[in-house]
Amino acid sequence: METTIKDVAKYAGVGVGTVSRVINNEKAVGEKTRKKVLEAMKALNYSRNNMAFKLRKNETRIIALLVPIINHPFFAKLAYYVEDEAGKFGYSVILVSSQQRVEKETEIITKIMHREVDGAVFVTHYMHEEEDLNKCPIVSIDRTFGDNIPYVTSDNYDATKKALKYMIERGAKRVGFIGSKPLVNSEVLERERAYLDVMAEYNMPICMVNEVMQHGDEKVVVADFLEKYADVDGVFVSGYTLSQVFYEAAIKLGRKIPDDLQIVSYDGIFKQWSMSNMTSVEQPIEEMAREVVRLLIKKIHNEETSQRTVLNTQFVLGATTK
Amino acid sequence: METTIKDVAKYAGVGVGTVSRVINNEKAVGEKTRKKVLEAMKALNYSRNNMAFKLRKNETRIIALLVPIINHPFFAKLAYYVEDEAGKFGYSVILVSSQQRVEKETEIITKIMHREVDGAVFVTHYMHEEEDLNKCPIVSIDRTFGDNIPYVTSDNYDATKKALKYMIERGAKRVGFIGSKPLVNSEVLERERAYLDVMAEYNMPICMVNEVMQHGDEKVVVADFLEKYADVDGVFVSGYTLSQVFYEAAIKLGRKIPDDLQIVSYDGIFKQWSMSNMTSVEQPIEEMAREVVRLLIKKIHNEETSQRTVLNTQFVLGATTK
DNA sequence: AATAATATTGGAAACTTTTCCAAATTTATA
DNA sequence: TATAAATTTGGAAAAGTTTCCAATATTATT
Repeated sequence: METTIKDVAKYAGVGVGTVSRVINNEKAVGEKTRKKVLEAMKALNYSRNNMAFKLRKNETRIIALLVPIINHPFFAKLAYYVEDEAGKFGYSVILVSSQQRVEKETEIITKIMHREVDGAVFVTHYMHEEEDLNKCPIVSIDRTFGDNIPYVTSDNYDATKKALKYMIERGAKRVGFIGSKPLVNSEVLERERAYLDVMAEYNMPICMVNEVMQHGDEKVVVADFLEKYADVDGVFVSGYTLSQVFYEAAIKLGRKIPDDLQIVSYDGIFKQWSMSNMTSVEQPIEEMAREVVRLLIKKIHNEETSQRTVLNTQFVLGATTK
Repeated sequence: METTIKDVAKYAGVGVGTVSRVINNEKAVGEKTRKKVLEAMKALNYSRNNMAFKLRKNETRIIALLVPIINHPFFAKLAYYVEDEAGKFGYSVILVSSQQRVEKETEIITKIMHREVDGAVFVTHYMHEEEDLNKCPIVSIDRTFGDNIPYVTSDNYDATKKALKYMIERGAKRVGFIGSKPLVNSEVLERERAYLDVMAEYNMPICMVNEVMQHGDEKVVVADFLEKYADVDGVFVSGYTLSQVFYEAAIKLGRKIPDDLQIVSYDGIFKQWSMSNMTSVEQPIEEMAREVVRLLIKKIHNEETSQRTVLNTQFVLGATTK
């Protein structure tokens, strides 16, 4: 049906090996033959069947990207740069939104085992058994696995500490923490640890809501927090969605920001997408994305990689702190 | 290296054909043999090499999704549902952000020709030559091609008309239009047409900025508009980013919204991304995504499809109109 | 001009699967 | 029990590449 390398070979009057060499332009082919072959290719409108190519080479040059949900500023931005960086190395990216369903993770592992993709980036996930994971080229963001899965993260602990102290130095007397607890071992937990440490250091009471939650629960959680700790005058909010919901709710309750209540969020700012002007810890999403792709490609080629990469955040001042 | 169907056959003491039949569980295989084979598969930890499978079947079960940029509420939401719907049919989705580079489009066409993907969804694009397009299973959103590319769109003309009249009925005397002109034949142009028609109908002056622009130009374009047409008391803003930027700029200029200036946007509302509460025409993104995937899969299987599918928008009242 | 060294070429084998045909086995029928 | 019919099975062929080895052609060296 479609023209194959054989057709080209016949048309050009050469062997298939020669045609292959021309396609992959290897040097060892005479000038006149090369020309003949190129002409034949053009004449027959040949294009290589990459399924056969991949089978022969045993590589797909595709990686999978697993995010909880693509329709979210953080993950969309991450996906953008993952795709861009992967492209630089000749890899395509298959997108998978896990929607908190663990099957999606096993699905990807199966895809790797079945040679449908060469490897995967797991941004967050819920799987507990890890036997299969170790056999596959997988890298991660924020999640801390066993020893075999390299990951990239940001300086959660330091950044949170700095954020909290910033509010305290500007007069906050009762400082709260609101977040969504990860289901698995994640560097995001460092934010909670930092909070507890700072409260201890300043001898302040713990005002924290940090439970495992579903996407969509934000309003309830925030209302809960604001009722329970109505008297806080400084809050650290972990994550974009929570920060947006929290801000809105606080305003609605008549809290004056920042005079009456200061807010610092982690990931609270995405200039391009919202008009919010929140003081925020900003993660180096682009660098995290590019680095995680580079790690994965190294892993695919069985090269050595560092196990943990920590990148610096930026503390961005906005209108929600004094 | 890896265990193949041959190894399994040898281990189970049967022929490769039989193993294949078991894997794809066809009925014509005896109960005892089936059991033997399944045991062998488990014992050898066999998993099928899907590259070989795809080569043999001549289908990849992958589709490409080309968006201008994934890091944008509209396209991210679309991608989310495209992935979900494709998954229902057993297809994976390769994500490509074109970033307004025409090469990305030809790249995808090449991928189709090279049998790396079975087809593609083009959300918007810039390509002018269409010869190759017609040979490939491609569907589109909003873009109107020749006769061979089915597409899905929303009722741009009606929705815009309705939005404009809504403001006029509530007292707007001087109504403007601000948008980003598509580079190619797109249903988005219907918004401009609706504006011109309504202005003619009400005998109002044209206050319009609607030029081809780059991502990032929004601030300049908005400033331009607000200077040129400082006296408008109603504006239709086309697209999410523009609407956010416009709102912010108008507030900064001290315009009172909606008393002094009403705003209706097309696509101005994405709850998950921003807290803005704008009166807006909301596109049925989920349905558009699902429909476009269904169209593509039909095209891949050479089934008949309708050329143009128009879905209804919703007019959502917010705080930016009286 | 003869030989050695190098460059180019052809084509079989391999990659792993599905599919098809013929052969072998089982079951049903008389 | 013999035959017909139906079911199950084995294995070669095909899908379209790349790669390797041996063979041929070219160029350099004496």
